[in-house]
Amino acid sequence: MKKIAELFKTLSDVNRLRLLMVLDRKELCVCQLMGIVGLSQPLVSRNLSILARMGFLEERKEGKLKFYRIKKNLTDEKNTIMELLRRSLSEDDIYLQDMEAVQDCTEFQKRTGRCDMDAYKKFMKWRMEKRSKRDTQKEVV
Amino acid sequence: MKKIAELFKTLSDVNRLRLLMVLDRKELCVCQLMGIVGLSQPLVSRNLSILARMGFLEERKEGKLKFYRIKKNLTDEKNTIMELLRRSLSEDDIYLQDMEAVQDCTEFQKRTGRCDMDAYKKFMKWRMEKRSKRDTQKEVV
DNA sequence: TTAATATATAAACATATGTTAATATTAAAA
DNA sequence: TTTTAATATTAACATATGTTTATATATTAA
Repeated sequence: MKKIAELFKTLSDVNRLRLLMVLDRKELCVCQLMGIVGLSQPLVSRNLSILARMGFLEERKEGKLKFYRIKKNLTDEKNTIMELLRRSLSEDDIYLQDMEAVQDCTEFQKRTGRCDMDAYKKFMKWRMEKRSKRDTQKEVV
Repeated sequence: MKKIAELFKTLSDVNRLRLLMVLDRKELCVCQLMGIVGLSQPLVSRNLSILARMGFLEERKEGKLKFYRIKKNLTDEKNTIMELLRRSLSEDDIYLQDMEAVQDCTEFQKRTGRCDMDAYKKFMKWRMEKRSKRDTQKEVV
């Protein structure tokens, strides 16, 4: 009983849910995740390790970078939850924003060929500009 | 996103999970629930209202007693979670103990014809004795 | 080996949460 | 109406949690 309660507790934080769903879309490293969800490095790191410890993620090291992704053989329980999340969030604002950011991140990396902290600071800045541009357009309309 | 996080938070407490699963078996009033899960009255009351506020329970008043049960038309989301819980807990120690207590409670009520605080204090005492008897038997075996 | 960089961990803090003890509310019985 | 009993709510407290800042670890490059 305690185990399931803890499973739910793991999923009771918006930042962790965001990371989980972003990784459900694509394997990513910490600095990419920082750029996508816009959270500090320690916060991303901490929440990733909580998700990993709970058995949702697996980790892979590649040089200095550490990649995370959804574990291949999730338990039935966790698979059910993932399906529930995909269904429930399919029209969620934050979720859709994050999915767009994953897309942008992939393109940004293809274009710049870089994957490091500095590149992702630039990526975040670029995204902010992109978003504010869209918002002012909306205001005009 | 925040909504689902809060849904999970609601389920991240063992006492709430116990109450939810007990009520999944049978509609019960607060004093019966106290006897079954062995928690204080304010604690039972509080957790019931949290579950009700989140949309898991519906309430019904009958004289001084207040009965709670699982809401009839749960959302798909919540139904999925209930099914998950039933599956995941089917062999859980605490869950099985609680289910036995529900059974005992029903019998106790049939036998005594009473449903009030005093009766349930006696019920709890009786259950404690029953359990300690069983435990000493196990030791002998 | 040293310097630089990506990630993890620790310390410190504020906030949130669960729990108990005390009190309020509500409905029935006297 | 007054009293009793069931449930709800509040206040107070301890613990847990999320967040930031600072620091440690580990890997690559110089």
